[in-house]
Amino acid sequence: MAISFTLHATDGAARAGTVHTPHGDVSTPAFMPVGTQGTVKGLTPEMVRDAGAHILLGNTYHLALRPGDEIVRDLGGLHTFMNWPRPILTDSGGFQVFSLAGQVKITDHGAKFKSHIDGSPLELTPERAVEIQQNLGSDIAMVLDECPPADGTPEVIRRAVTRSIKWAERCKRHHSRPGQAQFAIVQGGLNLTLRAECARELVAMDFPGYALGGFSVGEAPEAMHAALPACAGCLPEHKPRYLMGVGRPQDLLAGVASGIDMFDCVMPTRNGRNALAFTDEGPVRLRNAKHRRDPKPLMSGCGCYCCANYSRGYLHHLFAAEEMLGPTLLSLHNISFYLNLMADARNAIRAGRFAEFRAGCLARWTPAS
RNA sequence: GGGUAGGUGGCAGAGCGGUCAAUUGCACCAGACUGUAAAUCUGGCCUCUUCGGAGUUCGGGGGUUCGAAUCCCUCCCUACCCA
Repeated sequence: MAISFTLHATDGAARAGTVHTPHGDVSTPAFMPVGTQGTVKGLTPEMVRDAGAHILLGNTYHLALRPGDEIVRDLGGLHTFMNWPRPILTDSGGFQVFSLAGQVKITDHGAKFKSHIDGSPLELTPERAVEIQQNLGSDIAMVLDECPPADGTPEVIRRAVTRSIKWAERCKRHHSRPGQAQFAIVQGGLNLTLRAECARELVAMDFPGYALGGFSVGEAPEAMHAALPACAGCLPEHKPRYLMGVGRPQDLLAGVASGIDMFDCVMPTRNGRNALAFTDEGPVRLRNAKHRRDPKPLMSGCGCYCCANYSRGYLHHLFAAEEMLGPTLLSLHNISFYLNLMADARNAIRAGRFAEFRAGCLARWTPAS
């Protein structure tokens, strides 16, 4: 078994556990910073590690295009290549079917991409997606799926489910790398019947972990929150459950409350680069003029390097001057915030007071004014 | 003293009789960002507005014209050149 999952405690539907991988353990609920192109943008691996990350994401589509999965393999695999000795999960490129929809032709055979870099063709079949991820050498590989937009017609959602199931089967059959686990991805949009059906088929194939895909693709956050408990409930209790691409801090807590174990999202790093910080008082936009003369740290009580050493006024200045340290410091703070949130959630679950913890967070984050 | 070129919204800089409340960039203000084509993008930026418009603007003053940032006169100011 490439990975295993230990469940330590439950609190309602919420779970605290550990995912064991060849590159180390991951405490869950876990947030996984996104390092699409072999780097968490703006941060060194040491900074990401010190912020408390146990596991990172990499991306099949992006790394296959550049530098190429064989180059990564020949340079020692993704862990060595990017100097991250801890666990790595690679996404399959399924999300790019959604985000780069304009340059993708999708058939039952696979997804034909027109490279966003130079226009050259890249065909991602389930088999190719597996090969790429085996070359990258991630601890957890995702099956190739079709991720339809939230406003997709019932036919489109249905087709994505059917296709994702077939592709999962092909991925499983093609997978051969020892030490690498493969997670399946449940689609179905907001249709709970489809979700259940998709989950049932995939669970029958006995993957070591399961993901919920196709969320946060344009639907109202509340609609996702409402669908999560039932969707998570369709997944095996003794295997990790991963909600892909989610989300805001409140979305993570909704996921945890629903029984999700793993999350990833570009939000802390992208928003950090764009001057938005997540704090105990809710989001703070450091570009706003009101911070110009503020000597206070971004978030009092936060132990991250940014909050320990710099004022809001300084951060405001960095963004006004377009200095690269600004995006770096806010990215660092934001992933620290996310990772601390997950650590606090784990403690709350073990203490049997997760609902209380969640309610307290939501109350704090909502602007008082 | 003579000559030349100019004075346009916070700045730079278009416009050179009507389609100009005035292109564009910067600055400024606010917003967005959810398995990263994003250190990106969007909106606002004279005043008031029932968001349909209304009222005052292009150095000052005066004029020509149905109509002027755009033409004429005059004054003030700036830069450069010559004395």
